[in-house]
Amino acid sequence: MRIGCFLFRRSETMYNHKEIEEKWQERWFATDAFKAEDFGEKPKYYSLVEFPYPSGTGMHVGHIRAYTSLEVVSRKRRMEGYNVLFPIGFDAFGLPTENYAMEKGVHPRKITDENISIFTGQLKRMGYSFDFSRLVDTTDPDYYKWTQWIFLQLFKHDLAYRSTTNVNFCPSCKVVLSNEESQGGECDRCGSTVVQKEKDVWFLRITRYAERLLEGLESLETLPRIKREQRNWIGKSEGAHIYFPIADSDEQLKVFTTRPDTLFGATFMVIAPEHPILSRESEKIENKAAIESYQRKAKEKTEFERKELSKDKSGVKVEGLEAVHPFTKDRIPVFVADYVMMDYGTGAIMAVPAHDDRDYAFAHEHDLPVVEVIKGGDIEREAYTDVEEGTLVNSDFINGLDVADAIETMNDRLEADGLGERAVNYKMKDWAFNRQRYWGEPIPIIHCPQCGMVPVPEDDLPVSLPEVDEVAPSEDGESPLASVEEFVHTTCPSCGGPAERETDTMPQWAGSSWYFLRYIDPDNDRVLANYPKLEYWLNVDWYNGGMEHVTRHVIYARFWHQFLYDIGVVPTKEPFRKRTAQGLILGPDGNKMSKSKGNVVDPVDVIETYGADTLRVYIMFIGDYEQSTPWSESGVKGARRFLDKVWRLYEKVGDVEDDDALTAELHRTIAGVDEDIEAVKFNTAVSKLMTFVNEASKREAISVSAFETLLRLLNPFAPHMAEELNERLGNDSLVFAPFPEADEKKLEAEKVTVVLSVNGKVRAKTEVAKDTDKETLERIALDNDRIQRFTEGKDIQKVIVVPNKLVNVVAQ
RNA sequence: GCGAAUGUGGCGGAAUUGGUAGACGCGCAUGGUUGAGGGCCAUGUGGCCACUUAACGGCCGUGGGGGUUCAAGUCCCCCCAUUCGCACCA
Repeated sequence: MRIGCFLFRRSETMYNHKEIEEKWQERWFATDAFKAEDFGEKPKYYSLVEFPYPSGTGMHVGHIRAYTSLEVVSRKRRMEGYNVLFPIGFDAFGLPTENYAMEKGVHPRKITDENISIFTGQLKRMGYSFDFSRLVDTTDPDYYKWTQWIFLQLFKHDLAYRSTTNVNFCPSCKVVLSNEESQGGECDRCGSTVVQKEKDVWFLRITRYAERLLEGLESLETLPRIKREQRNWIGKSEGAHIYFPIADSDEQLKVFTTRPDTLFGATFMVIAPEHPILSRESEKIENKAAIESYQRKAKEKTEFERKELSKDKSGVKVEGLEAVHPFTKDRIPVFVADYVMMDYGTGAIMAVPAHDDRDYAFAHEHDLPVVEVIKGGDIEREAYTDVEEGTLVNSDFINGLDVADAIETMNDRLEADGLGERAVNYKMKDWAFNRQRYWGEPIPIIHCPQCGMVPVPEDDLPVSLPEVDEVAPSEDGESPLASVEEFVHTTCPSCGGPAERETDTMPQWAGSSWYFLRYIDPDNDRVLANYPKLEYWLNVDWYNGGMEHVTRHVIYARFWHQFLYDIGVVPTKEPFRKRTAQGLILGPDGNKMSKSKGNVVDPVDVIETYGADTLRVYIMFIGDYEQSTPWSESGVKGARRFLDKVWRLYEKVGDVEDDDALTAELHRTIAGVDEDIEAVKFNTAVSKLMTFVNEASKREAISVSAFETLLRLLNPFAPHMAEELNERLGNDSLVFAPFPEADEKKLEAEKVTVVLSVNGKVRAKTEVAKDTDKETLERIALDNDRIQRFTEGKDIQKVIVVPNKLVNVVAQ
């Protein structure tokens, strides 16, 4: 766009964002202004944002929202006198890069390096105050050496194991997926239908930490919702294991139940189609063909079908197999049904149709008896599942008890008689820890025909990715590393004989599970991070990232951290003190941004046209930080107009005294901006700055000190402009300038507006001196013309006075 | 199905402990910037009615319905809608 010559004349006083932003970025980085000082004397503050995946398309506006928030906090903390660690890095292993590399025939290393360099440039153009000297890249051998080292420790502590199971396999991406990555039977990434495949895969025994992951949540400061999601994901439930002997056999069925109190209401058993007892007791089974056909059908059912048909309670009775009730010794039929899952609990349940909805539905479909053992509902109509009220009936030694007591009594009895025991079950499963792809950390294990699985000696780490030309995985889902002879063939570190390397690589979650520790000591080649440094910087004081990472990533990171604490590598039990999550930025059309919808906003364009400061102010102002909200181009202009206004306000700065009203406004602004930033209400913090600037702009002139204060408040949001104007006032850089503090005494003006109302309706407003007493206020109200008009002919019954706020006259 | 959150102008969104609803921004309108457009600046802007010589004024209004209270966006009960999370979890 051409700038008219009228504007050109004034150009030296115009706000030129490009010039100013380049100037200050250069100066900040030339002076290492944001370098965090190990063992600094100031109190430390560690603010962390989730490091990005360096994709080819670079930064998107979601990154801007996620990073600007803690950028604001970090800049504010420096001004408050903290030694701030605000680092950044790249989570660079992963499929997109690898797929792109295959497509273009370029090595992923090269692509990763290019993307990182583009991304870093973009981050710098935002003026973010990251300490770039601590940059971390998960694909750097000096980094993944320590990822592998942690894996070895897990292996040595029996927390990493190999097991053959059915896995979710995506035939298109040619990788094994976790349950979370294949929800609805579709691949998380490409949407292809996932198939089941039997494979030997690695697991991390995260379930062993389930209880501590739950406990550790207590100390985490975060939204209730985030805690709830983590708790839900761990899915703890308390109950009991109960053993049901199989009639005429040594076998028994072990079930998990949260309702041992209903044991006397168990009228049949249900086992999952995959339950091993079916093959163990196959001789007894009289209807093998029917069972096998049901098993086949269950296996063929996609996730989708299982969901859609979840109301149908299909199943087949196992003829010839009967369970024995542990107390009544009654014989109970056994059914196979796919509403019981092999991977939850024991894969077998005692069905209590009177008090469980699913069992109720199944019993009705298959004409099975329903025995009421808790009085209080109407089991003719539906299962009675309430646990608060109701008393046990038909239940021998627990008759007459309420549910809670009955559970306790039953559990005691089960344990005393050796028929079962109290048990805790978790929904969370062990962490499937593998990828059959090239671009990931090789798992540092050697398979020796003599010694079995042998860990690579720590001195030999890292196990580097071999240089290869071809990184495509094989059709059957074998890692591409398997075809690299010189990588696979090695010698056993234990016996010296020929052996083979593990060829699976780690999942992308690996490198991100500990990166925040590496920032603390990024170049250490002796340990993953120096212990005293960890002691100095941990915990992370504030960790911000995506809502979608609240369960997986955050739990994985907490798990590794807890483990590292156990083996004495880190000094704290939990890694994070506070966790926040930003809402999504939608496209201008209100839809999720996507290339296919053509509604993607490129932050770099915004920087070009309006400047980084404008983008920063806008993204903070756009709406409630935790809520998703659409992008608006005209909203960006509004942010720019605000900065232009600040720029023009500089012309009004002079040797004057501000009026009381403006001074009061300034101090309200200080207090408000401070509070709002801490409360994650960045949008109202910006609006308060706008209000002050509007107010100040109405004046002929404003004082130097008021303007300086404004610039300091603005600095975390729009540091380039703040620095520039501050310098023009003849001051030093704002990076460590003290953040303003509100003066309580000046907070409120001498006069306040008091609302006068009749029967709750505002009828007049009046200005009075602050803290005018009740009696005076009441008199003022009753003397008021307009109040008299509305009370005329009425009987004044009551006058309510709230000092400094309102007077309400109640008249009938 | 279960659980949670949210619902406020044309739009994004504000409103300590119940105490001026709609801050701030966008958009829009009018005027200015002495050609136009853009940009910028100023003023106005919840709806309806009245007034219109100008100021003033009235009623309604925070998803819907009830309730508590001098006073309700805010507290209580019922309902509706949207979004998110979990989803045969025994």
